Amino acid sequence: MTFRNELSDLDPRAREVLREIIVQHIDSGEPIGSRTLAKCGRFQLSPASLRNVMADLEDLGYLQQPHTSAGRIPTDRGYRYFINHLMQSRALTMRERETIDEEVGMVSEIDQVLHLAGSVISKLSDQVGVVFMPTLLQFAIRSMDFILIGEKKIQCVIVGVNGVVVNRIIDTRFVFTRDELEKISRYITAEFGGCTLDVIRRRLIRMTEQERALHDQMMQKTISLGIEAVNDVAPVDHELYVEGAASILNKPEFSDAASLRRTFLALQEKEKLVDILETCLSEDGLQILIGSESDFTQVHNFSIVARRYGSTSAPLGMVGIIGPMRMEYARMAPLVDYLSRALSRKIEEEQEQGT
Amino acid sequence: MTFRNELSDLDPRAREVLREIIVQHIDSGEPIGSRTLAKCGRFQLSPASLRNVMADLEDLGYLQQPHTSAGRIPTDRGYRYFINHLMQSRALTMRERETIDEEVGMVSEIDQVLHLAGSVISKLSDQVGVVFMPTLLQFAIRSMDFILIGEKKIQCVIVGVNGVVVNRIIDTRFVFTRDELEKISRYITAEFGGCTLDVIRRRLIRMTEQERALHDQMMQKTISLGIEAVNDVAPVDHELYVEGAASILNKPEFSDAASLRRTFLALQEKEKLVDILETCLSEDGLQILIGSESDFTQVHNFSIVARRYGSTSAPLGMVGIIGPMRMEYARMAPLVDYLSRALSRKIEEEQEQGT
DNA sequence: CTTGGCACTCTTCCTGCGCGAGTGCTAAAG
DNA sequence: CTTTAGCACTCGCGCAGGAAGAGTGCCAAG
Repeated sequence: MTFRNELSDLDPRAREVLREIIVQHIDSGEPIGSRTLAKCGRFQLSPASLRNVMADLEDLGYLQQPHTSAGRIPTDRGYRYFINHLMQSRALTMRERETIDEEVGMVSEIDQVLHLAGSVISKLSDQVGVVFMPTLLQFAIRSMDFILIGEKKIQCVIVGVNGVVVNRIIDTRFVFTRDELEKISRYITAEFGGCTLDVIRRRLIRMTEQERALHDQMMQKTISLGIEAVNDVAPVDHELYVEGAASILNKPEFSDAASLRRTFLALQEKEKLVDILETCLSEDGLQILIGSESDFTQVHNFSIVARRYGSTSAPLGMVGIIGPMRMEYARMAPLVDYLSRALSRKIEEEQEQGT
Repeated sequence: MTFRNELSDLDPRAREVLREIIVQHIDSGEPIGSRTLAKCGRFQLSPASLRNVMADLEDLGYLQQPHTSAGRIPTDRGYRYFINHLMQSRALTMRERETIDEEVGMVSEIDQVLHLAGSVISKLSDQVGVVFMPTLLQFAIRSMDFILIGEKKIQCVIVGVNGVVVNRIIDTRFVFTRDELEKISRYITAEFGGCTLDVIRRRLIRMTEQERALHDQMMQKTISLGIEAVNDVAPVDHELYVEGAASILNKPEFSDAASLRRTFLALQEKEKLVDILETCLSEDGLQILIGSESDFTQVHNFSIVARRYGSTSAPLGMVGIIGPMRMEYARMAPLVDYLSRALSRKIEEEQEQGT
């Protein structure tokens, strides 16, 4: 089936009809019939005329009928047209902005920031919140501190140039004293501040091959600890936070037990989701994936609204929501947009603050 | 309705019948009828005789009928009798032990340990895992370190005498240098090692009233930072981890959408759960709460199997599972038991290691 | 191009009915 | 006194059938 160019093939009236159907369907979840549409008062047309328009829209692939005697619901393509050409984003309320700002500003540890970001977007959107952070290997550090936890247990606190904090506890080969750790912290921070973890690892490994390292015992311990720290961070090549999965409980499209189950299980299979978000990472700006537009969304009639966050120079990850195709895109879009900007802003602020 | 003493009122045959009904019902989830029971071969009795026994057990409150023409299912009281007198705990498999030991041994940061504990018990039991940690105010510390994160942002790393690590990032009033923070860390660790956070706070506050503190600028900053750190930990007066809520998806008792929804919502309301676990905290040994035996479980026909963890001298919290009343207690009990012991063991090990 | 009318389709909801499972009771047998 | 077979009874479940309602497509007239 081929369709003609989207923009040329819809006269203004058809566009309005499409918009109204989608808006109403998003609101009610029910298929929209010609009578309902006529009654809304926005068209000076009889149901019969609207039926003609609707039939055209169906032929063009923007609408579909669940069954013969039902009204119409939008197709993926219908939603896509709506988002590209018909939707008017609703401005955020003051309260929404404040909530986002508060939650994002509350903590600095990266795990917690992302966790909170996911849960706040979930709460505000009443959808499933999702936050993705790819590998930390490209993570440029500002400082690296080592703290004595136990005899052979050291906590490594890495602060990124973007102010983000990563904590990892490592089991070490050697025993370290508090003094040694302070020295090592200073040395590594001074020597490697500004480098990415990947670079640090490579440089540390190269250092082990140099002669000096073999003789200076302190140097040896430093390098050993540094490598252990970096290696311990790197294996986690990405993190995915899925928050507020319970929000799908309210959605009528998942009202039966079977689809509830399928949906929950789908959200647990994180690999597919990671794939999608990873590919999105290369693009700037708000991204919306509808139903068949991605592997993950097509199976379950999901949509994803997501946006990259992080400084423009160094994008950090993706943040967004997952919900049924029938979601309030006009509200979701600015929400996700604002959260991603809030995250980015926070990161840049902390960056400035540190320098 | 009054019941006679539990032990005296059941002859051996009735006990066997009760056991068999509960075992079969736990296995199948269906009400058990006299025919089914007769066919299992463990009784040399006709269905009619079994019916008599079952009628007696129903009169005594151990069984009930969902409706007239159905078989019998156990009541709360029936499960209670089963657990107290009839159940034979199944030993853990090697694999189960290994899994628990691995997961528990993997990390040291308390948030992560508890998180992993909850998720491992959820996975092994196929129920909802729950881990509770009450206020940290009674948390005796081994060391407290401060690390520079940003200009007015300090990460505080507190290590408990039990080896547990707590990280908190605090926004400070003053600007600190790396040198200062090292000194402060040493001072506070030396001065307050072994004290609980509560004691530390009180002593710090008392110090602010002393003259010396007012004049010595370094001292002033130290106290200020210490108080901020302690206050920042204390507000979190408890943590509750609920892991693997998706496990209820498989349970036939929650197969319809409505009860699925109710159950998920119940699990999100954490206050009630906290109440229960808090009261359990005073008791040693494995605890099993069935249906009507607690506020939380009675509404949804849940059961809770939980046990205290932490060193015997200083109990730390509760760990356990939540599931439908119809659960394999014989397997759940040793699982929870082992996990709680593993957690406690780990905590004691780290305690030794540090001293 | 719009509109009213009409026949048609399809889902949904309700109802009634038969089936099967399981019970309790009774009377006879051990 | 206990056990057992027989029997009538109850109740939930699934299924077929029918009525109601919603919505469509098409056609002919305005």
